Amino acid sequence: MNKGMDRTPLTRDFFDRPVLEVAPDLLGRILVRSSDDGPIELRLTEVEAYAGDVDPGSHAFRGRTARNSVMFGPPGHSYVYFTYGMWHCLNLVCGPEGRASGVLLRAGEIGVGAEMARKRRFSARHDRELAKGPARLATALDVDRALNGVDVVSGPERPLSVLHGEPPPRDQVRSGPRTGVGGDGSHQPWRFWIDGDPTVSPYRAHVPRRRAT
DNA sequence: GATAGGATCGTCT
DNA sequence: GACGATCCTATCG
Repeated sequence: MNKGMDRTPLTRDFFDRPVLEVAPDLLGRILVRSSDDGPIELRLTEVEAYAGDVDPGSHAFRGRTARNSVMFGPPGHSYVYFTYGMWHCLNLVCGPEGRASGVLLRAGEIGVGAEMARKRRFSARHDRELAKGPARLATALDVDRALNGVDVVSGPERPLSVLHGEPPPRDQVRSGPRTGVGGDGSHQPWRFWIDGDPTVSPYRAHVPRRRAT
């Protein structure tokens, strides 16, 4: 990691902005996962914006439920959900409060703590695959629903936080359709990534599951 | 490299 | 009862 990297943590104000501002601004930031096993640090290279109650692709589109309730709360908190019966994905809630918007953390480059990440992601053949995809990222950082709703910008010894890091130049930020999102939410270019970065996950279009006969 | 199919269970209809 | 903000393995070229 760069020695000039800014290690001050992001504050509430960073997240208390419209999600389409926050999402691209998260690229290059450092997500820190702290636990008894020690820290893991990940430089964010790919994210997706979910614009809450007005976004057909968002979990919050059909209103508040037990699962998505933290999205309706204050910005600067984690939203962790369980999917496909096996995986967890990590989001950061954005402002304004009540809009229920969030950013899905889709991929990143592991710096500190790669050793632990390799153990959890034993099937990864290269380090660039340790967090190449949202469920892989959550696995590498040992994130599950125990971390749903944690405040990432205040409180002592918090398990998740985000440092300023080093955002890429504007012209290296790309955007396109969100991965795995179908229906009316499928064409918004609300996926953001760092151009050419080897840890960015491949785009996959939404595939509706077929009924067995 | 590309693609197809299976895994597996919480959530909402 | 259907399907998902996904990943892994096997197989084919």
